[in-house]
Amino acid sequence: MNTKDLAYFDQLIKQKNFSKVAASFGVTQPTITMAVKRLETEFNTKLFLRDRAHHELIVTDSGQQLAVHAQSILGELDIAHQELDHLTQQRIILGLPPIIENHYFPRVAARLQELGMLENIQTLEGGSVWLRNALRDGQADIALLGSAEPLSYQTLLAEEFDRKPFNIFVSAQHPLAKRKRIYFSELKGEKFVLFTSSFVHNTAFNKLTRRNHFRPDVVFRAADTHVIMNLVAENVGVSFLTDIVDQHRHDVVRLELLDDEQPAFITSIVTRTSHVLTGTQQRVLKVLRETLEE
Amino acid sequence: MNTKDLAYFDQLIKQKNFSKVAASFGVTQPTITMAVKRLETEFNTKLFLRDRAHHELIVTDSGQQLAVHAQSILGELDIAHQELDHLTQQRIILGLPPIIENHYFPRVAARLQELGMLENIQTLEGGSVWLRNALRDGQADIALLGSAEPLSYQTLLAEEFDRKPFNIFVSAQHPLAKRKRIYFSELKGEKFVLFTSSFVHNTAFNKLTRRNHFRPDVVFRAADTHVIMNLVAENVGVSFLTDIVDQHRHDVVRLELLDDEQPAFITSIVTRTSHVLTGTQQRVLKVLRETLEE
DNA sequence: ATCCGTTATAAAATTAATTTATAATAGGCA
DNA sequence: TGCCTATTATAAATTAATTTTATAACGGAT
Repeated sequence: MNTKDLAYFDQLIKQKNFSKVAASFGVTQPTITMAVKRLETEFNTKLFLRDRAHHELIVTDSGQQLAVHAQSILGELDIAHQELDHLTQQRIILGLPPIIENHYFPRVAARLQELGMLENIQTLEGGSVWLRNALRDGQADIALLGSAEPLSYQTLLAEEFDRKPFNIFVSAQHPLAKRKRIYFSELKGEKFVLFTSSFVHNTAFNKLTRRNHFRPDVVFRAADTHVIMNLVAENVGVSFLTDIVDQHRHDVVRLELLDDEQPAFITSIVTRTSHVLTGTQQRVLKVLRETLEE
Repeated sequence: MNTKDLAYFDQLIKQKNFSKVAASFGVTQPTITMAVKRLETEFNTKLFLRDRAHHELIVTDSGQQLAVHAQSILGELDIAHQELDHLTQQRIILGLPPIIENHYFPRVAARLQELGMLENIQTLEGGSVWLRNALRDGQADIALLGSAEPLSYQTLLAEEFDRKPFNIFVSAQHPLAKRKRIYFSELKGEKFVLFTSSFVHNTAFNKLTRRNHFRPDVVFRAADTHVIMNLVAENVGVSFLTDIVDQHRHDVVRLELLDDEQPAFITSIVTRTSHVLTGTQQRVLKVLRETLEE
């Protein structure tokens, strides 16, 4: 069976129009008719009901079912292409969310350079959620991901390498600045300056506000830690971050949280379960583990 | 790309010999050479190193990686064939382990018959572990599985419908027969008659012996409940079963366990996540749920 | 009644896969 | 060394599969 037929079929399920599918693949319309016929013969079933009366194309139960498998097969094929591309180019695509890239990656990069392996690494940046999908879909080979819960996905293998509590950052002039530790509930009524993008921080933060029954007054969201820190220093609001960011400022004070069962910023090395590690990749992983898990 | 090429490739990975693979598919040897060439072109990589010197075929890293995907694609295709077969024959293959079939299925069957849906059901019998794989591989569509822990698998969807504690069955003449409840540790030194096949019972039993630090003296194992019960009645040994079996005997006494955190015989309705439920299948599932979860 | 947008069909053309026949390579062994 | 064997590769011929071209069929809309 030709996978091209599955691709035609997959599009037909989506577009529900033979001629348009043909056009989108740059082939003629009878090609699609024939492809569907071949699949119907191969699987010994009707895949579509051609209801010309109400000019719509009805997908049969079999069609629905095959569509799921077609997608899965085409996806797998796509991953195979990407993986083999990376392999032959001796290139490992390493997914890194910005915060992790800033805090953890410099160490790793230094070590990889010592060993002459840095040239084989190409980083791919994006939020943790986006990278998780990129990894699943074969765009990345390894990723360092942050999460509020231990990662566990069908097709991914996660190995936790660090776990940091979240802290509260306040301006040195802020009344709470004299404290060392506080309960999250004491922040009721505060103004907050938070991350805009990071899924993980928001998940953890929302969990805490919900648990403490208050709606936070978020006055600003920024994608960059320094922007947030500057705003905190100016006492525009307080922030909620891990201490992997920027501890060397005298105008900002870090407060630990005293709450039980605090969420943590968990960092993991993640790979696809279907990915076969080459020698080089195993060596890179070893370096990642040794550098990160100390 | 033709999936036939992947099938040739998959076998070549396993057999490492072009001529033999050709023979096993009933084609000539150059066909395999050409198929590999097509894949190498398609993925722009070398898949094998033909080391004629030590006459062995070396699989490259790319080859290893593609092999994983090839298997996955061929497996998916196989599942698709089976599922569509069942669909067009309006047939639902229901996997049932013997104990569940005996205890739970009669009720279900009666209800399905009332609704005229029994004829669409075909049962597939086997142990829980075997059935789990059969379900994953598309041989069955729905299964009722027993387990000692809640089921959780990558590609399967489990829905618990019952949970029964395990009991101890002793002969009416046995010293413990006067008791109603005992601790598992009191069985140290007893002879046991157990199930031979059932993974679930053994898992639970082993957990308890390990926790209570003794090596059980298993004098006999049988695949059939009645055989076990007869042996227990004759005081050949005591047994470890759920009370879904055979309570109407006067020569055998059932004892409850007093231990904390006892393992349970958990029964679940299990389906493949990739399976699209047709109307009929949804109706059958509804009957299963209604009949079983009461 | 004719036109439009659809999908199907059949023959021809094109492209792809397989076979046949044979070459090439290297080890084993007399 | 030279011949035999077990391999895999190559090239031309054959066969099979896919796609195009051209046209039909269908049913709704104008």
